[in-house]
Amino acid sequence: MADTVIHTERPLRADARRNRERILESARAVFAEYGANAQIDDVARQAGVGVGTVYRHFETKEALLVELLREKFRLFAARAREALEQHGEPFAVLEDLLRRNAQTAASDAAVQHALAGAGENIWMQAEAEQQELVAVTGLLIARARRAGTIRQDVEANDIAMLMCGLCSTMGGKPGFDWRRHLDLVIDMLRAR
Amino acid sequence: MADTVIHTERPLRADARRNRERILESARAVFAEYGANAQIDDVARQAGVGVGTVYRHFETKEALLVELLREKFRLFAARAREALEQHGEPFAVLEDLLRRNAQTAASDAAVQHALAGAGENIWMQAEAEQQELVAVTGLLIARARRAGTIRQDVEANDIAMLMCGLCSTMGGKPGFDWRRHLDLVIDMLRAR
DNA sequence: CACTATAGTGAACTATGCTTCCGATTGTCA
DNA sequence: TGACAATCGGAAGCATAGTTCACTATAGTG
Repeated sequence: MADTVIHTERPLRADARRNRERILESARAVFAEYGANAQIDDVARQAGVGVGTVYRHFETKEALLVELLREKFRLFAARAREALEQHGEPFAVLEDLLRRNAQTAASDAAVQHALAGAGENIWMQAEAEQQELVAVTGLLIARARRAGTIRQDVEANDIAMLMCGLCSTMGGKPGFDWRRHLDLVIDMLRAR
Repeated sequence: MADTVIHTERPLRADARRNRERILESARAVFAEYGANAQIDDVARQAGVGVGTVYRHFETKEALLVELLREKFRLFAARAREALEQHGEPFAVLEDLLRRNAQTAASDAAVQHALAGAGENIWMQAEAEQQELVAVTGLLIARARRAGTIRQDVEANDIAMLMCGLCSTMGGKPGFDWRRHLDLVIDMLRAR
C-alpha cells in the first residue's frame, strides 16, 4: 500500500538505474554480513554513492530491508517451483529444497534476523511473497503426502515455522549446530 | 565472571534492597510486555524510582536484561529438576515440561527475543544458567530414551534449539500458531 | 538527635544512526 | 551544443534512548 507507486512511472535515467542496482547489490552484501544493524552509510559507501542517493531509491532503511527480504522469498518460491518440476521421490525433493534454503539463510544474517522473529515489521511487509512461498510449498507437501513419505499432519506453515526456528539457531550460540539440527528436523518430518 | 563481585559485599540498606526488588519486578513486567526495546525510563517510572536508581543497581540496561534471562533459565532448570522427581512416563513428563516452558516464554517478549536469536550478547552472558538447564534436560532425555519413548537420536541441545525455534514463531506472524506447532514438534520427538 | 555513608533523583549529556536538504552534477532531448 | 529536469553527494539536522553527575534525601549508628 505505502509502496504501491501509482504516478505513471517514467523510465529511470541511466545513471539512476545503474545506481539502484549497485545499491541493492551492496545492501545484499552488507546486510548479509552484518545483519539488519548494518548502517545505511555502509551500504552507500560500499556502493560508491552518497547516502542521499540511497534515500532517493528507498524511502527508508526499512524499505530497503523489505525489498531484500522479498527478493529472498521470491528466490525460495522460485526454487520451490523448480522442485515441483522434478520427478524424484517427493520427500527427497522437498528435503533438498529445505537444505538449499537453509544454506542460503545461513549466509545471510539479515534473513536470519527477519525469519527468527525480530523484524516483525519487515516480515509483515513481505507477506505477499511469503504467502506465495507457502502456497507452493503446500503443493510439494501434498505430493509427498500422496506418496506417503511425509508425516500426514505436516502443513506448509509448519515447514515455514521450522525454517524460521532453524534460522534462530544460526547466530552462533555455543553448542548449537544448525546443520545437525536440520538433519534431525528433516528426519522428524518423514512418515513413520 | 564479570559479575562475581569480589569486594566484601556489605548488606544493602533497607531502602536499597526494597528498590532493587521493585526494579526487577517492574523490569520483568515491562520487558515481558514490550520486549527488550522497552526503555529504562519506563522500568524506572513503573518502579516508582528515578533512572539513576536503576543504574545504581544495574550497570547497564543489558545487565538488567541478562539478569532477567538468567532468572528464566533458573526457573526452567528448577522445573526440569522437579520433573526429574516425578515418576510418570518419562516422555509425558518431558512433554509437560516443554509445554509449561513454552507457555512461560509466550508471555515474555524479552525471553522470546533472547531465545529467538537476536540478543546474542545477552544469551552469552547467561551461558552458565543455560548450560545447567541443558544438563538437567539431558537427564530427562536419558530417562525417556531408556524407556524407549523418545527418538533415540535426540539430544538436550536439540530440545533447546527446538524451543528457541518455537520462540521465534511467537511474535504473532500471521498464520503462525505456536501451540499447534508445539503439538507437532512434541509428536515428532516421540519414538517411532 | 546528630552525623555520615549510602542511596535516590532526574535534568542534562552523549552517542548512535536514520533522514533531510540544497548546491553541484549529469543524462537527455531539441 | 544549450537548457533543464533528474540525480547525486554528504554535511548537517534530528530523534531516540542509554548513561552520567551534582545535588538532595535518608537509613543506620553511637
